Amino acid sequence: MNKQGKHATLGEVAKLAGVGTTTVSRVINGGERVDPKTLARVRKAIERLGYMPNQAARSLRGGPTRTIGLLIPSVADPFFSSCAEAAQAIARANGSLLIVTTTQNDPRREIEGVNILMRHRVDGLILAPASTQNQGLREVLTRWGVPAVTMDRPLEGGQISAVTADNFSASKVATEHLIEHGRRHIVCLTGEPTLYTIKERIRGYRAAVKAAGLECKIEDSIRDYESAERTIDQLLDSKTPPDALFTLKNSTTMFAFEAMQRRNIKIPDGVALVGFDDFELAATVKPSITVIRQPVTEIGTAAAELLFEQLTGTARDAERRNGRVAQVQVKTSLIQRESCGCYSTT
Amino acid sequence: MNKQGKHATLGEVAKLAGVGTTTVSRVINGGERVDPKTLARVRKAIERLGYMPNQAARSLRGGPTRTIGLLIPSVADPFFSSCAEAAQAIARANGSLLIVTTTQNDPRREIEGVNILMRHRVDGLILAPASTQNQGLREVLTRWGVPAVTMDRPLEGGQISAVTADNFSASKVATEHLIEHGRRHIVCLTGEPTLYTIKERIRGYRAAVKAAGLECKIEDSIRDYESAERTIDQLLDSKTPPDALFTLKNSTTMFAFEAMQRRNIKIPDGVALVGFDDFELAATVKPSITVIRQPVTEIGTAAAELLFEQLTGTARDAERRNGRVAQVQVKTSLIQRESCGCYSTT
DNA sequence: CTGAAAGCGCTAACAT
DNA sequence: ATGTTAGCGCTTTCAG
Repeated sequence: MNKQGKHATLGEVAKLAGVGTTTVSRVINGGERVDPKTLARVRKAIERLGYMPNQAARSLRGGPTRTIGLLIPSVADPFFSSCAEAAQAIARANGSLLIVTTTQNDPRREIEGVNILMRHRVDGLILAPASTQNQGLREVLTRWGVPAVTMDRPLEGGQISAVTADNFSASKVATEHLIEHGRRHIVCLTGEPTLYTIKERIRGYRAAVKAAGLECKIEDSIRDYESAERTIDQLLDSKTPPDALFTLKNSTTMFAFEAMQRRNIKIPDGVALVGFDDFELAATVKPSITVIRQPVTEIGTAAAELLFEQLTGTARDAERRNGRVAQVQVKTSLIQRESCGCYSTT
Repeated sequence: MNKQGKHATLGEVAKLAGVGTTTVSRVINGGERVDPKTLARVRKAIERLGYMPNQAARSLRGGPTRTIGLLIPSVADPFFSSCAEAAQAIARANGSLLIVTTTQNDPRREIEGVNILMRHRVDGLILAPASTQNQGLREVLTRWGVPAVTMDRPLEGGQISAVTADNFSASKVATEHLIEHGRRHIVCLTGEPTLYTIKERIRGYRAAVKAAGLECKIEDSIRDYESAERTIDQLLDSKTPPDALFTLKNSTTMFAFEAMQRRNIKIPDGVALVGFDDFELAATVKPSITVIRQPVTEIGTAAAELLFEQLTGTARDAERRNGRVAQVQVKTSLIQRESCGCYSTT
């Protein structure tokens, strides 16, 4: 055991063990082709010195940095933090560390993030682009030629693998479900309508509503509890008040739910509710909320695995895969609870 | 703009600009003492080549790696993910990247985590130790002599700054609040009683209950919804059924809440409820749940700031601070809602 | 089975 | 104001 502070080097270990640096290098890299006796001696020296290889030196030599970058809107968001947890696990299993950077869905910060990560020469990147069209992002990605996978949202044009949920069909199914319950005035409450996922979900809603010959009504004004109350009031005062709400993201679902609670609107008898994205208490609140659940862990896992396939794939593999980028779509499920009317007891 | 793949080097930039490497180095480090003309020329060359300094080379030279390690039980946990978000922001503001590693509260993984982070020569560490007594962790930390700050939970013995919440007094206040509401049989539902935070909270509960001459009852068997139902049933069937529950962590609060809902136990009229840790829907559920709120962001921010103070502090500063490690305690607040009886309308 | 030595990209003396 | 050079810790030919 070393004192404290300074790090022992390969050379010091070699000197202590009375061997050359090459031998020590061999030992820490598996110990092949080393005499058992020397091997033991070197191991002991490593132990005594508390030696730990310097990753910077290794990667300077040309080796991988054994780090991968994760570029997401926010770590505090439950969806992305769960993805991050999963990705972290896969990274660890592959002997790599995860560097996390947040973008706040700001395209400029995205590009800046990639650049910073590239100074550190991360081996690969997992990202959730704010926009599918971020030209600058595409450029910077191809300029560095770094293996990358997107998650939750694709990036158009670049040859980049993506893991997404089946937002469109899930939304369609959810809307159809409300229609089957006899709902005729289904209003769609979106979050930020600039995001790919939201757009897809709107498409799904549209498709279902149109197919049933009903009217589309999309409302994107909900930002918080207050605006939710205003919007709900407004909606209910209109000539054709909604008999169902379809919310496109977690927070919108909660805002709408609370606003309706405060207004003493009966769910589902007065207005039914289905939300995109499951959350902790969706099953606990009264009434429990019907939602579309995304396999969050699977998304993070799949993205990371896809990345490490690229990273460890041989040149041949890479060539074979060339141009045929993976587009994984994970399956969501409709979790039927009370708010859609399935278990109405009135 | 470079083609793709290979990274330009300082030397290449120097050649293209027709200057020496020193000059380029000066330019990328602020451009002091460089003739405006050459400066412009070098800048152009950097631009054309898409040059980005290689961090590995810099740190090999002895500079900082500009990375800090975050070692937490889980990223998926809302408490820690919020801390992580805050820490990430501070790191970025200080020009550093955040490497996130999870421990699952396993002491061995903790030590392993530190070691892995040290191969990468992180400049500092923010951690939430599983146990205050992890001797091995202390050893490894002092062996590497790496600046470190703990968060949420302290680490005894090591000279390590810590940011914690006032778990003890918050718990005491919450319990006293229930007592003021006339509750006499307050049962404390703990999470994992091995954690520092939980222990402190139990202490606070004990202190308040004893001071009022009441009886302590601590129950640590709640793991999920099922066990919550069993425990609640059991408690209510006992000779002296509780008239209040104090839950010591997020998930326990939710489990207990749901179990009571299912049993149709009136909250707060039958049994009052106060929980440690606020969460999204605590204000939305019926009845809304009274909780102790921790300033989560502040914890992450303070920990990261403390770390960067150590990192950037001059030697004198460090000396002056020596032995007088910072022990920041952030203030929680009791958020009074319905479940404690404050707004009872019966 | 083992060692000597070159060189990865960068910065900091030390010249000029 | 600018260039030359040594060397950070490691892996990897290339010889022995």
